[in-house]
Amino acid sequence: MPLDVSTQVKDPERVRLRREQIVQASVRLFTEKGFHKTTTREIAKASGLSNGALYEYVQSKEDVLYLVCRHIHREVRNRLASTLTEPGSAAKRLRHALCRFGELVLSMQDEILLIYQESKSLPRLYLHEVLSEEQQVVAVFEQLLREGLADQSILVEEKDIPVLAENAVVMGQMLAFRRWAWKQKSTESVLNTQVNAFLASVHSTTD
Amino acid sequence: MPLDVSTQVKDPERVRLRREQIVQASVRLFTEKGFHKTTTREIAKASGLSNGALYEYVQSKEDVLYLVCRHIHREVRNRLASTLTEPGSAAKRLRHALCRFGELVLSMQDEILLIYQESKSLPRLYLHEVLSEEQQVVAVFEQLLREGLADQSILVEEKDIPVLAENAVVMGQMLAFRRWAWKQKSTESVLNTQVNAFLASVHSTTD
DNA sequence: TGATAATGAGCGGGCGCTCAGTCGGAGGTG
DNA sequence: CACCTCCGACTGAGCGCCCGCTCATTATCA
Repeated sequence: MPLDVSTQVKDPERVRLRREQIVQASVRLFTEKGFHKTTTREIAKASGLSNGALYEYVQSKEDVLYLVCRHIHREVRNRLASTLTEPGSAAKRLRHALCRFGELVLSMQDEILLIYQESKSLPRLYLHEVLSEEQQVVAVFEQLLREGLADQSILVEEKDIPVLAENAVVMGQMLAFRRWAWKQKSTESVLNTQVNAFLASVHSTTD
Repeated sequence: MPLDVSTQVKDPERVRLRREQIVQASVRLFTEKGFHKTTTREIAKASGLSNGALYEYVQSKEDVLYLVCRHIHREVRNRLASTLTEPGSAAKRLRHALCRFGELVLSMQDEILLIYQESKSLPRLYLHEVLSEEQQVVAVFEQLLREGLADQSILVEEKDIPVLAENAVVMGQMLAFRRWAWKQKSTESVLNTQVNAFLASVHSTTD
């Protein structure tokens, strides 16, 4: 249940359109310079709006950050959900989901990094919402792990599952926020290492 | 080779002392409100100095952030180094180092989080230095993994070691930067899960 | 008494945000 | 059709504030 961001403009379609411009421009600016060093004037200009018009669609600079985070999470969730329709054993599906999640992270490196670095600047309410959206991603892997436990294709203790699911997500996200550390390696080979490491950590039995 | 931060004050002992005050106060402030929302006036006041005096020991606000990061890394490195004197097989020493690193992270949660969230605000030169200090921590685990490979107490491919060492560090740091995700669990039990998960991921043979 | 350290009011500038005013077009009227 | 009215969207100069940093001045010592 995403939070509402209030606006002065009546036409909802126009709001959608303008906010799309705002988000698109802001992702670029925040990625390049960070949230704090980007001015609202820059946001307005890059969105093709005047200073005043920007504030017709948003009540504060933090609103913009929230719109950006929500947009990114929405895309992650949509793309992740589309990978869960595969058949096969839980371990197979887990591997598949890990690979896809990794590719997803790689193709959205800047955006993932952005959320990691800037979400702490969100007001409390917005922050909670963003974190709970993140937990929905974690929940996907929790679910897969539980199914693996059920069909015995992975071997872990039930009580460890929340932590292990978190590991799956973070190990994927590392492809974005630690990319500087292995610049000489190909990204696919790192992804492969990560997937295998995670599967080994849950004693998956299909390698 | 830590970078010099320039000062107007001649007496080195006095510089050391005052900067200790500055770092101590800043760690608290940055932890509570973040780097950007902390003003230099607050830093000066909390350090027991005047606005002007602060700038006798530092040339910019970013200098303060660098001093803070350097201080934290120094403590991490010192405490980690003191855990490496144990005897035994590589796998045993690896497990030991992971546990100690985890405890270290738990006891410095705020500081670790601080580096994660704020180091991106450092000027390029400082940032590189901080990142390379981080790599020294990673190098400790690389070393242990290589020794494990040599005495066959772990089973991985040489080419994966850099990535796996990075995993070890990040899985430890998760205790700090994902603490909100498992608030109901005891920290020791999470630590245990993490250590076991990592050892399994490198097929360690001493469990 | 001279060098060094500390003071704190204040400068310059930039920032988030506002608001009096303009524009344009949908709709009403004769 | 010409004309007028009205209202929602948009403009951009500018307000008020605060922040990083400085420097003329004062205090403190050897």
